[in-house]
Amino acid sequence: MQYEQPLLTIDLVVFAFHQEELSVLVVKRDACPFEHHWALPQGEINPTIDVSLEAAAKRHLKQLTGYEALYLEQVQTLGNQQRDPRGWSVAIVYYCLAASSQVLSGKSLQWIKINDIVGMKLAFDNHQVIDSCLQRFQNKSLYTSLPLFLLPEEFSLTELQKAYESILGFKMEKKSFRRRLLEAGFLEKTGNIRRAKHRPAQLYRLTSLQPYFFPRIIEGVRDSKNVE
Amino acid sequence: MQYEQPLLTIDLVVFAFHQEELSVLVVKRDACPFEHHWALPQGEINPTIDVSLEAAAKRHLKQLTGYEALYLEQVQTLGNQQRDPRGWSVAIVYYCLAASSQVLSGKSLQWIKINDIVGMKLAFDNHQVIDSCLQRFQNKSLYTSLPLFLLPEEFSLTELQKAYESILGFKMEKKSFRRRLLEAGFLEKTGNIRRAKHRPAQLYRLTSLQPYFFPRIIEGVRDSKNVE
DNA sequence: TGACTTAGTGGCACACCCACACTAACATGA
DNA sequence: TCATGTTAGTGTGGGTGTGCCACTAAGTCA
Repeated sequence: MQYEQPLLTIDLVVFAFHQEELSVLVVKRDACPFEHHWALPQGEINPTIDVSLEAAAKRHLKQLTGYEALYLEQVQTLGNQQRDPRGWSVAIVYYCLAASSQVLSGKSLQWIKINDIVGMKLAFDNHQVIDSCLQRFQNKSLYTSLPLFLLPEEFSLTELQKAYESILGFKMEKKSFRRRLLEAGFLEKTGNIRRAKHRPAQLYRLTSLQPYFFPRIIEGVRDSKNVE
Repeated sequence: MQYEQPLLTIDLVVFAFHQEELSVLVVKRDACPFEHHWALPQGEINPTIDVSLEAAAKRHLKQLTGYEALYLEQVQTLGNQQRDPRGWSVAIVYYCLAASSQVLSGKSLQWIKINDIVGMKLAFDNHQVIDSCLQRFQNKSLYTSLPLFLLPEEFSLTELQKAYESILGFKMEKKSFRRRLLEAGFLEKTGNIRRAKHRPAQLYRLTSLQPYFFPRIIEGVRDSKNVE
């Protein structure tokens, strides 16, 4: 009992900071359904080249965008009859984190800020795909060091906090944040200093390529005089 | 550019308590690769019947085992050239939780205790599939009420603790466990009592079908005089 | 009636978080 | 040179949920 098999693709959601806000990479499609529309990077499995799903994901990421994935995680697999006009289709969805040093746009490459995605017209069920990746990433950011993969090699604690806040969408309490991060033990001072029109900030770097898991979840400030 | 598409299947890992230990359901295969071997319930997508992946998963679960899934969760999608002797193949993996009232074995249906699985010969990469589901389930059991879906409608707190311990593989401290579960607010006394050769135990039932998320993770007892 | 066994509780310690007020160090401009 | 503004960074008290352990409670059974 063999049925006609559904279409099978790999979809990629690439996160990075663009103009200090969490953004997603989209490319201009050059193939048939939704041709010339903006869409997530996507590709099929080539059984003669790819040895695994993850390898296929990395290959498409490289070919379509030129990026290397610092962190790549499979999120979910979507499948139904409506998501592709051609009929039953299945998409295996990955998200990955790109260091901000790599980030640049182009004629067929564009970074969309998370808050601007809602109003954007995208191919297929790309909105849903982005949403599920964002949720997973936000959730993990509550108790892991994943956001660090989006920062340059050197950064101050305030920059780090702003990264977390941009990802999660809420403000955090300074002292709690700093204690949490510093006591985790995966940061070290580089000795360098970031100067501005006020007290300079110590710069830090990551000492481990493995994401760190905190014992508890971080919460936002409740009261918040700074909310406007 | 259309390649030959990989084989696409849905694999199911069904958890339940069998003889008071966490177990997994296997069925006897009647199709070609690994015919007559024990294997996880599995099936293809029928584009004319199934409206979504989840629907297909539920259909195969029902057809192969007769069970209804109380809880169904997609875990991951595996794909490479080696896992199926016929060549490149992709398996979308779900696990589900069956109430112990449904549990029964048969000629082509068998429950295998988690600890017995290692020595068992299974088809494809079923060992790896079970392992990833077990890890996910164990992980979630550290901070959710998922294990409750494996219990009968009425249960004592001691039975509940034994369920958690069987799933997670370590002993817990009685008071901490009870405080945690009772203060979560999703349990209520049924008024009934379990009698034995000692002080009887209050019975409880679940008041919500939604899994509950605890604010922290539960740990095992360290010292443990009871360890042998 | 006392021994045994499991059910269930009282209460303190600890880890990790939030909150907030405080001090520190720089640039700038009068 | 010194006050002012701004951001970096800290000291410390309070809250919450868990670990831990000793204790009491309520049955059965001989």
